[in-house]
Amino acid sequence: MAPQNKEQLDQKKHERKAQIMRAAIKVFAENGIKLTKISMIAKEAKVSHGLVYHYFTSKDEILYASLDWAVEEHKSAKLFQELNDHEVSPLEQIKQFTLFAFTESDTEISNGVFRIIQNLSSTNDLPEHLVQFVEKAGQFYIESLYPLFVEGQNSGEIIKGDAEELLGIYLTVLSGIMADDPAFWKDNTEQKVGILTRMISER
Amino acid sequence: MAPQNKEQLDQKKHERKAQIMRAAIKVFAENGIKLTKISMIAKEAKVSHGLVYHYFTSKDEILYASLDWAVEEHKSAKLFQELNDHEVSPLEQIKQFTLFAFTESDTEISNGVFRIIQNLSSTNDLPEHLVQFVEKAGQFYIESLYPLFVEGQNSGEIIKGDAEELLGIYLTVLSGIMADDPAFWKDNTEQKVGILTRMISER
Amino acid sequence: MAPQNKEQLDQKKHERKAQIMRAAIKVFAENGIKLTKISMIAKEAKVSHGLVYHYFTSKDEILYASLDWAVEEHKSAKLFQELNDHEVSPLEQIKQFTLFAFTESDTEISNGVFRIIQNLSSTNDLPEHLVQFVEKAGQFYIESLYPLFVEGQNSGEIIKGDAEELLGIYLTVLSGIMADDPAFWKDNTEQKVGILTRMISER
Amino acid sequence: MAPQNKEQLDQKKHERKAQIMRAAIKVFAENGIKLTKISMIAKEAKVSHGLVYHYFTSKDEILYASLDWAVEEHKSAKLFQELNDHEVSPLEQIKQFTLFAFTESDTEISNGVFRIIQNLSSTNDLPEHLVQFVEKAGQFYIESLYPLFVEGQNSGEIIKGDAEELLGIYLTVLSGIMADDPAFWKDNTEQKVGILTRMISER
DNA sequence: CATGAATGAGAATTCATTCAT
DNA sequence: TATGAATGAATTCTCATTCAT
Repeated sequence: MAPQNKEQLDQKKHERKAQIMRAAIKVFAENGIKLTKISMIAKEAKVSHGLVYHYFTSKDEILYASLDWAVEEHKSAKLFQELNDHEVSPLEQIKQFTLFAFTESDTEISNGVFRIIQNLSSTNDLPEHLVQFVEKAGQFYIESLYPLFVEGQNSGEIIKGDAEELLGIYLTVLSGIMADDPAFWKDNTEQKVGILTRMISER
Repeated sequence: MAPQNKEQLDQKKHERKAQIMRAAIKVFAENGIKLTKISMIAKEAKVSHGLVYHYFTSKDEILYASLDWAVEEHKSAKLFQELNDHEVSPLEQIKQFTLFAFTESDTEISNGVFRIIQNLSSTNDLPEHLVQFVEKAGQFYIESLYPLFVEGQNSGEIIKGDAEELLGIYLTVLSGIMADDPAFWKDNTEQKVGILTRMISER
Repeated sequence: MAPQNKEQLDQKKHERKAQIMRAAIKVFAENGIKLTKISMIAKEAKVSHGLVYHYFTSKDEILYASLDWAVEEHKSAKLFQELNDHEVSPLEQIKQFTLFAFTESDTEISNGVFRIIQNLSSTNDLPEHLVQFVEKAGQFYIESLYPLFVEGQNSGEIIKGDAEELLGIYLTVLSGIMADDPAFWKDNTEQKVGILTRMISER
Repeated sequence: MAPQNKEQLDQKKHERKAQIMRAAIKVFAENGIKLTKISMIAKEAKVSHGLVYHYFTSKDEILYASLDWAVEEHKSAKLFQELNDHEVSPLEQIKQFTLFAFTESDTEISNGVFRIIQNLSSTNDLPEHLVQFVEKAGQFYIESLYPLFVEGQNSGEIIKGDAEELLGIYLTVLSGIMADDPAFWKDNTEQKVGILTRMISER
């Protein structure tokens, strides 16, 4: 009865959803959550707004599902495999993280997630399930970098102080830049990362 | 019938407008331009929304006029008088500017202007007259700080490099933080400013 | 400042709301709740749909407020003063109630309330506050008629049996007719009421 | 390629359509025409909504065809064979009709038709072809009962008066109950039928 | 000047209908 | 046949803007 085998259909369906979620992440990140219109997501994904509702039940669900997907999708990205390269100093690894996170090819996504999380964090009356999620997702970045900060402090590379607070400041700066001026990273990326890391580097 | 002379009336009218513009700056800065509703401005100014339209013809005009007013109003504010205190080093003056600009009491306005400008800059299809304006207003910050950067480089306090670019990075970081997380400045302000200025300070 | 005294304005506002609520009762009654579009209410009230939302916050609130208003408005109507005329037999009073409730001039309202209540009663997942309300409003009819049924049974005019159940059947029939075929009452009303009351009259 | 002969295929096709129409009647009757979604019919029939459109070209056609089918299918049903049992008095036959029509097992269909017809009758701007149809279908009930009313009047069992009008009132009451409160028939059915027929019974 | 009533364009969501597979 | 993907018209609700008082 089914014209194609189930696997193919599921595959297709999954791709379609991914296509929409990818668009959603991009548009949400660019415009903020409230200002993102379903029509913008649909246009970016090159589908009708009706189809968006075929796959998702509401704007909120799109947001939620897209974030979830994006985090899962990129959790295991090579980005963080690199981070465990013990040949490189912690500060250098932080620089690499910064470079990867905001300049790598597929980064529209991970960059977007970062910005959306930031946008959500500043929302007042976030529904409980999203609060949880935002914390979980934000935690991902923190957990990836926190050990590097501590390690760097121990080795004297990074300035003293509450590592968590320092990390917080660093992430706030990064996400702020992304939100305000994503094009910032276009040119002289390495130089800019160098300047940013001066904030936390000893000497 | 006229209970007051013309001057008094003009005075009153001017105050009324200022009252609305002050509210507008605050609300625009807090919520972003698109998310600011006329009703929010009216409420903040404690007037009816109808009255807002008595003084201004559109939301855009409110924005435009309020920015214009705020910039003029604060151009000569003591904030920048301090900046010319030649007893203090350029880097110190930059720290003070940063402190003032984002944390001082009356700063609701100048801070607001900064954030709104930032918000406008990231808007894609800005009408031409606003583009002009944004540039003009943004210029204000640049002109205030640029001499200090150059001076600091000459005295060896600030790292070498294209002063304009350096200033650009610094302002991007500041405005990014304000846009993303205004509460950032609430606690430990001086310490945070200290960390931010490490980006550009020679050691 | 206010061009008219507060009382006049309140009066006007109240009339406007009543105008919309009157229309709402009519349209809800005619089309059922789900099928009633805001635009239908607006059209019936001869106002824009926007204005409807100026006075009410949602379709549900319109329904709720309109029912509340209608019940209050008509509770004390002369309709029920007549009912206590002790010169007339209970069965006769029931006939009069039936006549009044569905055929009298202003009845578009009370008739409407009856039908809407009926419509609501058959809704499955009614929000709690409406359940309460429906019961309260429905109770109104029951309380008005129940004593007459009991009295009629005592005097031998009305057939024996559980008075409450009998009343339930009678009201179900009435509301069913109203829902299905309001025009039913147009002609030969007295004769039709006569036939209906035969259901319960002892002979 | 054809695994079955033409006859078998036709048979299958016919069953499929019947399956959908049966579901349609049920769902239309339960929810009213406008509130019935294609998806509800498809679900009830356990087919995809796409298949519904394979057999029918529009929601209206489903309605029309289903009614047509249901009437034909049940015209000769035993329900009405019983009606011609001359051992039983006309009034008793009317009672039986009422019982059958609303409580018999297979009656989901004939009951449904009755309710849908009723629903259609109360629709304002019914397309012409449906008007015709509704009249034709409604006629079916009238033709079945009218002779019994006349007979009952002749034998003195049923009150005098215009038989057609009397029948109209009786049918209005029945259909009203079904539309408003189908659960009415659940309990004490015979007793309730007894009360309803009191409307028309002499003595 | 001042208020808030009134309007209508635009955004989220639902659902009949069409179409590719 | 059969499925469900895809589309777009229609509906609820929001909010900038205009207007009568």
